[in-house]
Amino acid sequence: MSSVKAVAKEAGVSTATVSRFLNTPELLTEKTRIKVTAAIKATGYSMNSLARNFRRGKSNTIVVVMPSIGVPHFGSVMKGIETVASEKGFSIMIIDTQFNTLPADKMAGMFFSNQADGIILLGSSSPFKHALSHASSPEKHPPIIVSCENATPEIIDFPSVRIDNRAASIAATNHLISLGHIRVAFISGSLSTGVSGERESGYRLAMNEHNLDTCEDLISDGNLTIEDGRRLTRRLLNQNQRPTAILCANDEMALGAIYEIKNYGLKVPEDVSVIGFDDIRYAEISDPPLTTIAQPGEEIGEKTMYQLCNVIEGSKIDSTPVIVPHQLIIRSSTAAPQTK
Amino acid sequence: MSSVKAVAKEAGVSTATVSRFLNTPELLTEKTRIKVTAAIKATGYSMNSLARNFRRGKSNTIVVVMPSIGVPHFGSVMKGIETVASEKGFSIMIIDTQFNTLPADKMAGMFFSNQADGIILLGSSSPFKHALSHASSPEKHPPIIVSCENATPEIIDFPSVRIDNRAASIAATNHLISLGHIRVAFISGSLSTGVSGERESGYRLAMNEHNLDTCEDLISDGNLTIEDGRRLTRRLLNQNQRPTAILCANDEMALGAIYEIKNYGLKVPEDVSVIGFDDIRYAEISDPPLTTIAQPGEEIGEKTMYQLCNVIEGSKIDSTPVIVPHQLIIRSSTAAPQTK
DNA sequence: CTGTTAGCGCGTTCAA
DNA sequence: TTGAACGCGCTAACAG
Repeated sequence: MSSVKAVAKEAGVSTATVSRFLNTPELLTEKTRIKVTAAIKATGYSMNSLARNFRRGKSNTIVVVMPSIGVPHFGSVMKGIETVASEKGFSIMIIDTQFNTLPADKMAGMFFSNQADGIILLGSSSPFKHALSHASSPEKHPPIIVSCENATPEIIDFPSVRIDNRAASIAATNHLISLGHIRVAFISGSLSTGVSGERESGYRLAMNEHNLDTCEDLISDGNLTIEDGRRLTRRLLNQNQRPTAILCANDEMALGAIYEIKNYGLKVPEDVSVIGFDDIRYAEISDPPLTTIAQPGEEIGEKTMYQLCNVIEGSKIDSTPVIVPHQLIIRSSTAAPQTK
Repeated sequence: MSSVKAVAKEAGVSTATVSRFLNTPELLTEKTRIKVTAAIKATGYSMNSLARNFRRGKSNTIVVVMPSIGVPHFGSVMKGIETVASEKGFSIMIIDTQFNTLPADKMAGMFFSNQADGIILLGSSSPFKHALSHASSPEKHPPIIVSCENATPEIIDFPSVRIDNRAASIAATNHLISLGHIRVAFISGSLSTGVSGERESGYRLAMNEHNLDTCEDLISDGNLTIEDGRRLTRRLLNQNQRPTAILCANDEMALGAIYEIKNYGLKVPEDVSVIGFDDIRYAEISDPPLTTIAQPGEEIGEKTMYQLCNVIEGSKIDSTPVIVPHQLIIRSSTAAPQTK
């Protein structure tokens, strides 16, 4: 309620002095500092950050756009983002796109109205196709960093932090091939776009490399959810020639796949091997424990936020992606195919 | 960049008219509206919401304080919160307390500086003990609603939305007892506080009701994480007299428990029954599928946000908790104890 | 229905 | 080292 003016009056100084006390106390006399300190306490003053943000022209807030809260992998990344954000004094505003069902216009406004000093696109891209073209001048939006997402055309110019999804997918596929699998299926989130597209591409590359078939029966498309993992797996199992291994675009799908395979009366990994992506915390305690590609989530989050801070502070950053290392974690959901 | 002033000049009207166009267009002539629309397009105008928020004295932002992003159950609740928030024009700022490791002072500032129009404490409470007492006058913070958390002393005066945790826990415990279990263990997140405390209390009540033992060996304390579910379960299994059933304070702990029991060479539910809380999406695909208490997460989120809106709009709301229904979902992780 | 005027609370000149 | 004065962009109050 009380403002600098009230504090100034109480302390018998000018508002400018109070302002300086708040921002650059080292410029004040010890004596004035004491007076102002007392006055602040006496009046119960607390900053109106609305006014400060307005005056400074920045919000000290960064916006994270993500497909869904409650996804374990993004939880790890957020932890890293938050660590750095809090260190640098930024608050975090989250926009949950509910797996991209949120209309783009809803967001467009906020990005062009000083509400955010920076934006992180966490596993997201599409919301911006519209928003960016909607703006008259492209200079107007705050800095944007892409995290955990591969370059699709609309975001290719932004700096990004991620693993090498194609290489990771090749490693995963090769692991299955080296175990002796011939019929390897791939189930994916939205094919041919972003992360899933890269992972699919890696899968195809590795399969072709070994002259293995990648006919359309083996490749299917869904969302990165348990539900779709289950649905696509059921379809796979009902085919004439079942795959002996399934590579899933993330762990949630893989966990759904394992459930359906067992439910179908088959065994993992004896009848069908399953491999996922992300190494979420549920992967290790799955039955059988899930073989997967681990990503350093927190590290990705931290690097993303550091990148963003750099851009906000004015550094020019080229848009070459920052690649962090992935790691194939071999557990028990993969094994050599059963010889019939 | 361009402001209402520029638009006003371009359109040949006053800034007030531009402002009205933005906020109450129905008060304007069709003709003026057209002129202003054109001018806005011509100048590439976009609102400075920092200025608007400042002028209006509100941020149109609500803050959600939660223990961790990436927890499935809170994800559901957030979905409900977001639905209503977006409908009402609020942005959401999230503070992740990393399971309460975040120092309270870090947050205190923002709650007393107009940065938030309202606050939701989602499964959280403690951060405020300090923050509230720290403020000179208790009137100064924005409205607060508690979601998914039982009244601990420091937050008992705030309105809240949740299930009846004690009744739910009684239902879960009775389910085990009716199956014939005598030695039922309870593993918990931070005992004797909030949700876990209520759940423990329900457990004790049900056990006592049936004259069953609840000695200290059977009750253990941890965080609501997979890790602690595993750790506490291992301890339980190594006791002389093993429990035949374990009631866990949430599903993550329960999933960890199941893993450890199987890992120990025992079977679920034949040797040990396990029951959880929340019905997160991983519960259904667990092996065996997890018996649990389901909470209507989205509904809780929606009701919480509606409550908050009401308070923000000035309604007096009493602090009687809004109780939403829970439901015992019986799957396959519970069964009668094996007769030896 | 529209224009004029004033000021939200702060940070930043410029002088003293 | 401190104070006086101004203005950020917007909206509210009051006239017209």
